Amino acid sequence: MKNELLSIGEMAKINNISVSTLRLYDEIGLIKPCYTDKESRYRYYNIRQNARLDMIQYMKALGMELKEIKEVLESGDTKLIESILIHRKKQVKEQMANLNLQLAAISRTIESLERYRKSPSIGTITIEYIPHRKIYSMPTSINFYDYGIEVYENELKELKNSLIKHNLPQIYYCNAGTTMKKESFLEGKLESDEIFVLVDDDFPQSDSIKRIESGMYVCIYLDSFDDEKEYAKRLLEYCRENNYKVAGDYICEVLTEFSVFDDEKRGMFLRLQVPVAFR
Amino acid sequence: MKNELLSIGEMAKINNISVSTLRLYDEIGLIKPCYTDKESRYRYYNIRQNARLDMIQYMKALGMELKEIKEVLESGDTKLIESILIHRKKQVKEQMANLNLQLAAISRTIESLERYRKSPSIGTITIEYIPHRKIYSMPTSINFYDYGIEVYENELKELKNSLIKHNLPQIYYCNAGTTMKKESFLEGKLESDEIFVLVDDDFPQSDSIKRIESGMYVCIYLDSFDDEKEYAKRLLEYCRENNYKVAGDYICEVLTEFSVFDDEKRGMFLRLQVPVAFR
DNA sequence: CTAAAACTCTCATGCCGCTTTAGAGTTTTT
DNA sequence: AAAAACTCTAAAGCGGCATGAGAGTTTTAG
Repeated sequence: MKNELLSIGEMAKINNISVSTLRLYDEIGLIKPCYTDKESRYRYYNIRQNARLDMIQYMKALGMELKEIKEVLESGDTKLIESILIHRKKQVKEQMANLNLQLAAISRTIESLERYRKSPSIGTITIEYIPHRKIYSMPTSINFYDYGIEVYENELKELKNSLIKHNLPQIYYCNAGTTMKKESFLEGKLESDEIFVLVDDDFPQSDSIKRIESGMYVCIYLDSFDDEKEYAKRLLEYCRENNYKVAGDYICEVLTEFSVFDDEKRGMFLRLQVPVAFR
Repeated sequence: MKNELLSIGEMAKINNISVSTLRLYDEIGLIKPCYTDKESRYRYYNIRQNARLDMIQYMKALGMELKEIKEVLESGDTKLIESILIHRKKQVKEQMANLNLQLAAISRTIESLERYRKSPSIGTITIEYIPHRKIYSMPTSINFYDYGIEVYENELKELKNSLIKHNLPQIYYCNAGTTMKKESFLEGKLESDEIFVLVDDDFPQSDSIKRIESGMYVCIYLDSFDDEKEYAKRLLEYCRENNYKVAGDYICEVLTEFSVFDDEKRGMFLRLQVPVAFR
């Protein structure tokens, strides 16, 4: 505290930094105390060293790595800082884009959970207006209804990997689904047509992107793929009984997958749906 | 590749994940292979386990920690996910705000470097229009011109710490400066009045925030605080010779500090300036 | 059926920018 | 002179993997 020298603690305090950080910086040679007692090995700093420490903290705040900072300070080359910063700028922009996606995904998920808690009980039939949706889809290569869940899993994987292959933003689907042609549905068959994931409205356009029109849908809720056949049948019966005219393809939509806690089973909350026309 | 079981490599491939990550997940109990050969210790997975792995990757993509994911999967509590996500949402928003600040700082710095490279040589006198600026300032507690650079360093530290104390976004100033009353300047004295850092236009308003009006300034460039006295004198003489009427307080502005590579000295690029009126 | 290729195992180490802890020594204050 | 406050070194820990060594196992090719 005397004359000119600052102990490591004092230096740390006035610079809002921790003592151990200062020691680390000494060790890696970022900033060395101007004097080190040879016997006690105590470090002593000079207040003029704040200039350098400021620079370090400033560059750190710009997201530079300690290694880079060291290089810059050693080389004294402003071109070097500039090239690092230009690169860093790109990085930051990417990070922001990712965070934006993440934020959207988090919000969707929270909503999805809310919906899950308030959703009707299994077997409930509703008639609801569903706004338009955008999907990223692929035709199913085989009718997975004829096989087990394994085939469905495979198709889903392929869909996901196609997203990755095409360098598209990953959706991290909690909202996947499958479609089936209206005709198959009306005949009481189960013939898968397409598998899809829901995407945001601003998802980049491509051949695999389709729009599902808004409209009134007759829906039935269930919680396992295993019951799809039975519930699809009930849905069809309901439409017939009430003379609803099926106006488009059948959709099996995963509303939420957050019941996946069981080790192996995709415990889901599903909504089977067909668009209906009231002439 | 036979019947049902997938080797770790196959599982990794279809899930776009690395083998070592799968091993890690096994170790920490996030997802265990459905069968482990007791002799060879080879891990084998079932494609149905994709459901769980999807959930894991999904939650990871939302920014959750592996520990949190594990808790969620073990508890099966959707409320838990929700509370984690709500917390995470706040985090992400903060991160984005920080990245925005960072991006702005990076851009400012790149500009500053550009300016540095194209700046006039030492001693050049210019008459330039300077747009309005916003500063966060504090009166200097003593006239640091009477003392050495140490006192200036101290004042600067206090200014910085006052930013931190008031929980204001840190500027990480590369643009600090000091002001002096017009009267002192005209008398040829050096009497510090305020010390400041430049802030963005959208910096939160407070008592310490002031606006420096735009206008024509007579400026002189230099690269060391040590020369301030001499160059300030030249500036004054120049104004007198040309009959420029000094219209406001004197400012000593640090344009860039990127010449700080020397261990101790604040090697700067400075611009002394006084606003002038052309009646 | 054998040899080679491809895969998998465990265990250890490294990354980044610190923080934390333990145990010993030094300075400052009372 | 004792007590309090500080500082030292050295090592380990964090998170989420990646990488590598050296040994063993499974699949493929001939």
